[in-house]
Amino acid sequence: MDINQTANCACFNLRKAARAVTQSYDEALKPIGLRATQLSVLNVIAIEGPAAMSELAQILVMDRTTLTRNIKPLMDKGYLKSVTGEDRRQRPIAITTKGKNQLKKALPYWQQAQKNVAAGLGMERLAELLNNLKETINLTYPQ
Amino acid sequence: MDINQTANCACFNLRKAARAVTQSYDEALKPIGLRATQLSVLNVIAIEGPAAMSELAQILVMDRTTLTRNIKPLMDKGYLKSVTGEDRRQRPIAITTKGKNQLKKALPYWQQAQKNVAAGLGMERLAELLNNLKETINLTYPQ
DNA sequence: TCAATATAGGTGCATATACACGTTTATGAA
DNA sequence: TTCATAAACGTGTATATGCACCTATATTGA
Repeated sequence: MDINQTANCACFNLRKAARAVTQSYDEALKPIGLRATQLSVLNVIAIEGPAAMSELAQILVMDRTTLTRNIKPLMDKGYLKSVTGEDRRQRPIAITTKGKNQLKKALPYWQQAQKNVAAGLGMERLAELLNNLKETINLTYPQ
Repeated sequence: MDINQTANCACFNLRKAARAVTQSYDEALKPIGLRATQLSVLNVIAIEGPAAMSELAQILVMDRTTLTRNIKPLMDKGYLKSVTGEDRRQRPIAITTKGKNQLKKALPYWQQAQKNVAAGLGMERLAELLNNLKETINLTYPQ
């Protein structure tokens, strides 16, 4: 593999694969009215929250201001809420009961999407891909 | 690796890695005023063009309407132009001389970004990642 | 021939992404 | 204490993404 061939651009191929897989997950999640990104955000806040915006953004490897916009539709639907913290500069975000229920409802649809990828790639290859992705993420954003 | 752990979501990890790597490439491409996506689009059209929107979109694994918007800033800068084809429904896109020059100028910056990832992951791992990404893309969008 | 259908493409809308910049609150040094 | 600095967050702007819907042109069958 010639690394200098533009067809082997890491960024281009990552973005292409992200587009393709996101389509697949979005399709699978359609019945419950959540996008793939929204499910990710909801899930992280369910596990880590209530937590400050900046902290959540770091966990999500997402710009702080991107998270602000991504949280909005989830607030509007009542899945997330803003709570008060010690530091009055912070606007910690927490999941609501409605959000938890929605997450529970979404799980089987997510599992189906995940199973589809696993079936296509094979378990071994999927595990390899996930390891390489995590390694890639840690390159730029070492936790 | 437990595939049912939400932390192992293929979509979430792909998007996270895409965000991280795009940041790195965008930073490297800053001196020439191109974003990573713009360079990809410009490059594909340089190689495949002049070609119809739908054909380019398929190659890029990108929605046709997304490509329409992505082409706009490149048209505005004079790197791409609309040409006429046999079929009057088509609006084939071609690269301009200015676009070709910009692409040539961009190459070393792209190479540096690519080298950074290769240095971090190691050549073997990068090749493995690229193979897995291409396999993943072909799952959903078999060419 | 010509009307039905299919294909190519654009636009409105909503979300996703991040940089630059401004505001509010906390911290720390004089 | 008080003022400079730092930290947390939101908003404006531009690009990135794709679905729903529309228009224009080509194709096809009666």
